Amino acid sequence: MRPQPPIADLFLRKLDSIHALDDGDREAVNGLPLQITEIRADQDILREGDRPSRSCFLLSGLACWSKVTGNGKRQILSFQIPGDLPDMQSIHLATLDSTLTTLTPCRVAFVQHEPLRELFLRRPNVAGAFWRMTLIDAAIFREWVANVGSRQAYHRVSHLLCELVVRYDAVGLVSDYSLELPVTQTELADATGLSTVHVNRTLKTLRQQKLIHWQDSRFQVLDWTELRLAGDFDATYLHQRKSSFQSRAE
Amino acid sequence: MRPQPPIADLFLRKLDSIHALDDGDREAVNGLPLQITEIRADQDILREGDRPSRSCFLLSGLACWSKVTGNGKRQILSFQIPGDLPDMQSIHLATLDSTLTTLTPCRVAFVQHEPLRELFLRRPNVAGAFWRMTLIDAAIFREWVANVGSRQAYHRVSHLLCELVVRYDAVGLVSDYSLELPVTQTELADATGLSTVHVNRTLKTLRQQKLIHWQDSRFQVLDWTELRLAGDFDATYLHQRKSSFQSRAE
DNA sequence: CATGAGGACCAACATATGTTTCAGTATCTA
DNA sequence: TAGATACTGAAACATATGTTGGTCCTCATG
Repeated sequence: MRPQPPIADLFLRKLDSIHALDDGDREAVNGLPLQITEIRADQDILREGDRPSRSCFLLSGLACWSKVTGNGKRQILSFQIPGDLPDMQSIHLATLDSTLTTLTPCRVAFVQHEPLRELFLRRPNVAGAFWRMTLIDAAIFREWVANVGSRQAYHRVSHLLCELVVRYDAVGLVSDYSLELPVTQTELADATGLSTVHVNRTLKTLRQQKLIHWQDSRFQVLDWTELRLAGDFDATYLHQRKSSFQSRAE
Repeated sequence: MRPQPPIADLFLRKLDSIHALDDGDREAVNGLPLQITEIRADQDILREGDRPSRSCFLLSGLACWSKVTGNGKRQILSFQIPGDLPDMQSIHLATLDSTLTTLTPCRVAFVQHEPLRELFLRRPNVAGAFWRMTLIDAAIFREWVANVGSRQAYHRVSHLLCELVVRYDAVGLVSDYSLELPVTQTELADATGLSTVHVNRTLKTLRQQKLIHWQDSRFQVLDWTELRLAGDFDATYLHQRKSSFQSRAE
């Protein structure tokens, strides 16, 4: 038995990295009643059109938000990695406008909206922290609009890879520029708005140029400086309070 | 002298359309000290990298958020129309990750962060309303990722036009499917990630198919049903409480 | 009145990316 | 062990969209 259960631990570490909390805040967050569930890979956690009465928190595994457009193409809107709080939005927006799907087996903690709302009333500072998280999500969406809308395939794919590395690093899941990245080329294609074939071509180039090494879901950056350049990547938009990777400000 | 100055009027109407407010909330919002400014067309209101100490509110005119990527292309991330609160994000994210520019002359109201923060502490319900607005912004960004990432030019442009019509309608600026839309084809191109030439081709088609009429910044939808179909458009993601245009839910 | 700038429009051509198709491997399961 | 399935890899070809370089307006502004 630990003094602090590991769930709340990751939760708090993440929140704290986003927004300074005092002890009272921490304790209040710790008191939230969580319901922990294991979910298999390729399952929808939440579907477009749902009206959830709880939010969720990703403890482990990889998930993504997506939409399917009229032509049947699936667009991945963002990846959710451990420590993320995928659907805070549902506390203020009744109807979900996209679908949250697991890409690998996931451990998910659910929190009912009610205790959450109550917490926000009691602890405006905690509410601020959660608000800030949703604003960072929005910043990431903005960057994705720019990425998908105005970068060519090579730069676009590189950019996405940079983002994933920096975000995984922020939760301590990168060591020696290497991480577990269980993303298929099809998923990369859906996220970048490219075809799988073209993603494959692009990765081939990145491999040949010795910028990355990627085998069996083990992903390694061989040349961060060059990959960052290739991705036209500046981490400012992730609004991290501290990062081992360079960014212009904050 | 009116009992309620027109600024706060638009402000409140917008907030109210987003989230129910009581009289106390309304009065508190009304008490916010605003600084009103006229800004010429094609001026940056806020620049990427800025660390503003106030938020702003668009009273009239058209503005847009944009980023410039490494290849020099400008990507428009969203259009801001009268009634919008473009940069609520700056209250929680110190450094701006994109640039807000006027596309036409604009009337802008600035509010210092301090009184705003104070208001949020006193009136959690108002904070909730503002939070909800930023979540709707995020929902729009998500839809743009999908639009730019997975729709072909014809559908993409149509979708954007649908969004603009519905949003302008929500603030009462559409009558008889017709509105003032001072957007150039270059700006449309920057927003959709297409070239101006291709936007021009696409508009030509839409005109020939008698879906739209567009002349001298007067834009009219001739066939809403068909335009909506062409744009693969479902207004759910705008999360409006009521709308004269169809959407699946809410 | 002349001039220049910006915007809409268009044709011809160039190319980044999509589509189709197939092969090789690993993994899982019956 | 066989068979199905998923993923990577790649060649050949197709096409949506970009680029270049114009014309013709309109509207400021000297």
